[in-house]
Amino acid sequence: MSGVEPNPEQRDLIEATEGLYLVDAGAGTGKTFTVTHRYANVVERDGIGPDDVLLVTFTNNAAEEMRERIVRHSEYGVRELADAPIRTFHSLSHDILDEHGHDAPTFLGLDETITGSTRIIEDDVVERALFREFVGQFVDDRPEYEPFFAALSGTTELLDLITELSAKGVFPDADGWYRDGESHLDGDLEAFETLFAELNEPRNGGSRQSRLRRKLYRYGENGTYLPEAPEKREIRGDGKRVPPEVAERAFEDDRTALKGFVHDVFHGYLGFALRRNYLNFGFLQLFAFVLLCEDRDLRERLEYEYVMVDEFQDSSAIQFKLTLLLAGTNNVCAVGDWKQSIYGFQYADVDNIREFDERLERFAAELNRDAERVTFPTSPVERKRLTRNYRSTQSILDFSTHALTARATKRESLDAEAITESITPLTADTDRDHSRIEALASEDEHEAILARIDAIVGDDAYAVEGDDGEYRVPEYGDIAVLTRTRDFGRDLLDTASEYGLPVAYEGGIEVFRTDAAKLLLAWLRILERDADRGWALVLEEAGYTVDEARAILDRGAYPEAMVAFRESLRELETFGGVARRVFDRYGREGPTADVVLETVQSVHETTTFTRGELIRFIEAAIADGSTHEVDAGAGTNAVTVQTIHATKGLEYPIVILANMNADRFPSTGGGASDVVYADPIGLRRRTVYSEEAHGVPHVYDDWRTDVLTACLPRSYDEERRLLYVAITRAESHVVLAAGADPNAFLESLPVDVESVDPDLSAFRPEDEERSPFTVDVPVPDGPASYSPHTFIDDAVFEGDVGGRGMEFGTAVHEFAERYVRDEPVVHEGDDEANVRALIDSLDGEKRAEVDAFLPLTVDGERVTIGGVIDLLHLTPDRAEIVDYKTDLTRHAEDEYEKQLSVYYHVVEGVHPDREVSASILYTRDGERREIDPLSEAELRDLVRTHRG
DNA sequence: GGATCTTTTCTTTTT
DNA sequence: GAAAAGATCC
Repeated sequence: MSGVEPNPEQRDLIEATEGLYLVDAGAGTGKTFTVTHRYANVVERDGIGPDDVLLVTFTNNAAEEMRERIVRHSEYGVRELADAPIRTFHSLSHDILDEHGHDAPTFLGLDETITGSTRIIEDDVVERALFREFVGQFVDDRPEYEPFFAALSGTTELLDLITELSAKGVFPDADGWYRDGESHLDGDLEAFETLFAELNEPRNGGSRQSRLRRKLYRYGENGTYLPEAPEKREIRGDGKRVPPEVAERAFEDDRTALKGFVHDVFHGYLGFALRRNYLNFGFLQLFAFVLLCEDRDLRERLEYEYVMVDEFQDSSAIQFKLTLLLAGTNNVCAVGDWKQSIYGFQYADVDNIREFDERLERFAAELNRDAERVTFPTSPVERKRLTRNYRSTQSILDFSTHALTARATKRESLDAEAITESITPLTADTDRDHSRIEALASEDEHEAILARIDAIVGDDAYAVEGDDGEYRVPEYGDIAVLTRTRDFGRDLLDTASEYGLPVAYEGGIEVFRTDAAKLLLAWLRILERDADRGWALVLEEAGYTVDEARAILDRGAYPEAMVAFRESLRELETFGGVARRVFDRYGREGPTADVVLETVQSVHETTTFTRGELIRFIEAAIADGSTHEVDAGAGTNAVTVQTIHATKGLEYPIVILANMNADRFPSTGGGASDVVYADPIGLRRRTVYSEEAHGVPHVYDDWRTDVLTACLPRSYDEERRLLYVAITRAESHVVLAAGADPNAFLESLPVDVESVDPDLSAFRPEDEERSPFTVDVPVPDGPASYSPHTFIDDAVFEGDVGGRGMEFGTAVHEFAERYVRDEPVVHEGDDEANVRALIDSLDGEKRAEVDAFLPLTVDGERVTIGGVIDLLHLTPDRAEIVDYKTDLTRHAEDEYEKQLSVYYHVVEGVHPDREVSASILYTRDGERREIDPLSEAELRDLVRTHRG
C-alpha cells in the first residue's frame, strides 16, 4: 500500500472531483487509499457533507473498510459517518424500499406491497424451494402453459433465468415488459449478424473452413428436429463458410408464445414473493430501479451530488443504471480494472467498464426516452489511471500481463497484440526485485506443493520484505495457495493435515460433502432407525465387501463392536457430542471435521431440530452443495488456501497458484439450458413442445436455437483474468504448480516448468489410518473396478434428491451396468428394483454397455449412427436388446425406434446365429415394449430426411 | 485440411 | 445429455 502522501496520479484523482471520470486502477495501485482520500476531499468542501456523497462498494466488508479509513483521513468522526451512504447497491436498494417502497410494485401492475416486514431471502436453497412451490401453483392455475414446462428440464433453470433478467434490467409489468425490456428479449439481429460473420470467416487466409462451419458439423446429431428443419448440408453449405443467409433464417422466428410464458412466470413469481412477504437480492434492485424511474420527486430527493463506484468491473447492467438514476450531477466517478473482472457468472458485465462511454450514453438515452431522468451531460468522460503498484516487484507485474494473453487451449488463436495494447502497464514502486517466478509439475501435485512450501519456509532465496522494510526469511504465514476450485483446496488441506503442515482454508466449503460429514450422517441414520443406508456406509468404511455388507443387512446381524458404539452414541445428549464421538472413533480430526462439528453444534443450539430433522438438514445440504464458511482458525502462522475468487483484493508475499491442470482450468465442455437468454440473440428455447406429432405429446429440439447458440462466441477471457488476479496477489514470489498434465496456460507462460518428484522423507505422516472396527469375516478382494468412494456416494445419493433428481437417468443406467457386471450396488429405488427384476428374470448371459456404431451408405456417403446399448441378453438361440427409459415424454417414439434399430442391426452382425429382438423398458411403470426394428433401408431414408 | 471418432468436461460466490 | 478439445483417419 502506498505511503501517507499520495503520488501525483493519486493526487490528481483526489483533486479531480467535478465531472465524469473513469478510473483505470490496476491491482495494488492504492485504490482504496485514493478513493477514501478523494471522498475526504469532497466532503471537506463548503456546503458538502457526507449525505451528499454516495460511495458504492460491492461487499459489506469493503464498505466497512472504506468507512473506517475515511474516518482516519477526514474531519468527520465515526458517529458522523455512521449513517453516511457508503454502501453496497443491495443495502442501498434495501433502504430505499424500506422507506419509500411500499407501492413500488404497483408500477409493475402488482397489487401487493413492500412493507417493513418484507424479508430478504439470502439462502438460495430456501428460494429454490419457494420457487418450486410457486411453479406448482402456477401450473395448476395456468394449464395452458403445461407444454412449456414439459419442455423444461427443471424449475431451477427458470429461476436462474429470472435472476439473470433481473440483473440485466429486464422485467415484466402488467401486460408487457417494463420500458424497453422487450427489445432485449428480441435480441439484436444486426449485432448477431456481425458476430455470425466474424465466426464464419474462413481461416488460414481462406484455405480452411470457418470456425462456425466446423462447429455445425454436429448439427442435428444430438436431437430430433421437426420435419421442417433445414438439412445439415443446407445449414453448412458446401464451401469454406456457412451460407450467410443462415444467420437471418435462424434468427427470425415468432417467439411471442415463449416471451408470454416467461413474462407470466416472472410476473407471477414477483406477486408470489410479495404475498409471501419476501424479496431476493435481485428483486431489491429491481424494485429500487422501478421506483427511481417512476417517482420523479423521490428521485430528486434522493439524488447525490457526488457518486463514486468502486470495483466497477463487478457491476451489472442494472447497477450501472441505478448509478445514473442516483446521480444528480455529472460528478460521477467509476473506479475499476477490467483485468480483474471475474464475476461474470454473477452477471457482472465487464463491458460496463470496457465500453463505459458507449454504455453510459446508451443507458442515459434509454432512461431519458420519455422523461428527463439523467439530468447531466454524459460527455466528456475524463480518463484517469493509477499505474504505480505498491504491492509487487516489476518482474511479477511484467509476468502477470502474460496471463492475459496466455492460450487456454493448445490451438486457441488470440489477438495478443490487441490485448497487450489495451493493458495499462503498471510500474513497481520498489526497485528491489529478487522475485522467483517458477513452475513445477508433478505426478503427486499435493505432495509436491507441500514439499515446496517446506523448502520455501526458512530459505533466504525466497526472502520477503518485513514490516520494517528489511528482508527476512519466509514463514508459513507468508504463503498463500490459490486454486480455481474449492475441491482442490479442500483436498490439499486434507493432505496437509495428514503431514502435519500448518494450513488453513479460508472461504466457503461444501462441508457436508466431505467423508467426515457422510460418516456422521450414516451414524445419525443408524441411531434414528437402523437405516440400511447408514449401516452400508459404516460397514464399507470398516472394510466389509459389498456381498458381506449385503448379507449383514439382510439378516440385521451387525457386528457387536458397532452395536456397542451405537449404544454409546445413544447416551449422548447433543448432536455436537455425537459428532465428536464419531470423529474421535474414526480419527477424523482437522479443520474440515471441525467445521462439520461446529455447524452441527450450532444447528443444535439455534434450532429445536429433532434428529430426524437434522438428518434431513444434512441431506438437503449435501443435495444442493450448500457451502459453509470455514474459519481460518489454524493459528496465525499457517499457509492460507483459498479459491482465486475469494482472494480478490488481498495480497501475500508468496503465491502458489495450484491446480494448473489441463482437465481443470480452464474448464471446457459443459451443457446448455433449455431456455437461453443471451446477448445478442435474446430469449430462445432449445426445445419445442409439439402436440400433434404422434397423437402423444413429444418434445423436439429447436434447430434455430441450436444454430444461434453455436454462433455465440466461446471465450476464455475471464479465465485469463482469473489467472491474472491470482498472479497479481503476489508481492515477492510466484510458484505455479501442476499435476501430471499441465494446462495450456502454463505451457504458454514464459516460465520453465520443472518436473518434480517430491521427497517426502522430511515429512512424518501422522498415525497410519486405522480402521475403528475389526473385521471379523474373511475379506475377499473386491472386483477390479471397486472404488471405496462409490459406496459412500451411492449411500448418500438416495438422500440426495429424494432418490431422483438430475442424475436419475444416469443412476438407473449405472445401476444396471453395475448389476450386470457384478459390481457393487447398494442404492436401490423403485426404478432400480424394476431393472433388477427384469435382469433377474433373464437367464443366460447378460452384457452391459456394448458400443454400437452402424455404418450406412446414404446417397453414396457413409454415415454412422452411434449409441450405447443398456443391456444385451444372450441365450443359446436369442440375443435381446433392452433399453431403459425413465421419461416417456422426452423424445419422440420414432427416435427410440431408430436407436433400437441401430442396435438391432449391429447385434445381428455380431450374433448371426441368434434371433435378435429389441425392447424398451419404461422404468417408471415397469412396462416393457417390444420394438419392431426398422430395416437398414428405412434407416437410410430416415437419415436422408433428418440428415443427422 | 476436413471428416470422423474419442475423450473429457459440466467452476467460481456476494448481496 | 451437450459441448468442445484432441486424436486419428483419409
